[in-house]
Amino acid sequence: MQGAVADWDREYPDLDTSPMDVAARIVRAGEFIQRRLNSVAAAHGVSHKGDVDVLTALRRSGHPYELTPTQLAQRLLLTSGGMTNRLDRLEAGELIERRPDPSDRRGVLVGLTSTGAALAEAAFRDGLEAQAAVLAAIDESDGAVTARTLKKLLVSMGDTEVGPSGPTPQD
Amino acid sequence: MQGAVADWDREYPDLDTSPMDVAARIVRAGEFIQRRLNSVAAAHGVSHKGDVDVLTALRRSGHPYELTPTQLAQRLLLTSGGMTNRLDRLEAGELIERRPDPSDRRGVLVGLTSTGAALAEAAFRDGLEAQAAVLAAIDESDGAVTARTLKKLLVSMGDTEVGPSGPTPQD
DNA sequence: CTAATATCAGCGCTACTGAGATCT
DNA sequence: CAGATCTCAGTATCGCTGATATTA
Repeated sequence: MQGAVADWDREYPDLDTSPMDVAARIVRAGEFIQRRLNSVAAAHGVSHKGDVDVLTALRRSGHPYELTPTQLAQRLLLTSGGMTNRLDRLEAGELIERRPDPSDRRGVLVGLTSTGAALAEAAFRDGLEAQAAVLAAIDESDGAVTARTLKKLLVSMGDTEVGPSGPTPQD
Repeated sequence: MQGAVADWDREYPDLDTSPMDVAARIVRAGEFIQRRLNSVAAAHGVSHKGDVDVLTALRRSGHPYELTPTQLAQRLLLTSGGMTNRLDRLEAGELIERRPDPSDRRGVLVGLTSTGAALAEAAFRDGLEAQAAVLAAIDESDGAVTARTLKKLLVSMGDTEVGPSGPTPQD
């Protein structure tokens, strides 16, 4: 099959391309997992993957499943304008509601509708299942080493985990 | 810091969230590496990361560094229309040239200009360096296990490597 | 004539920017 | 009055779709 690495080794025999072996696979595997999770979102009738992120962020924030648009925007690393767009779509689909914030009349609270809560839970469960299925291909001890290694990598790269309940690639 | 996993464990104590430990880290690490490589592209004055992919694809195809738009589109998983857009940008920046294909008057050959070739090489070297720097945080045996594990993962997910000199996340 | 090549115009998608209304 | 919250209109980015001209 002769991938790109082989090309580079031929073109630049003096360079050590071994870092690409690991880095490229991490990137690639990440993309695969993302794609799988996007399919899960689509399977639940939500076209935009990012919209599911809003629902699950609300669901995992715990009862009463309400956050302000600002809180959501911070957690999902989105501008407030972008969040408005997502909320508009979700509200049109009756998956969330915008309720007046009783303690601050400037703001609103975004809450899950019962439909939205159900979708958030189902999407989360399916996502978990999809991830488990993906990882089924590797045995536990390899997985443990990989998890530990990636954690080290993330720390060294300055992964801040972005505050409490920070943004996740999903779920 | 208390990430999303902690939230989920609180909300659904009965579910096993351990797959997320690995999957989320793979995704996250992949994004970090991508971002790093995007910076490399930007550092070379090319705004669009995808444009660098075109240049490096040409460079690693070997002398005389020419491919048809169709070949490029196939390797980079882009439609022909999308490739036209990229080539327009690159041609405007004088990084590539469109030359008539001597063997087929319907087609053209996309070739690197000397500027483009230099940029491709420099970007590749810098990208390699960036990847090596990222991976410096982990020791060799862990890296080997991780590479092997991810390879298994990719195979099980049906990673086709997409033909000879297939598309890579970069480089 | 059918198929392949490349391009172009028009569209869609999603987020961003900056301005504005409301309220603390 | 300064600052915070949210929304809205306009813009940008980038690729896709479908049609077209040319040539195999």
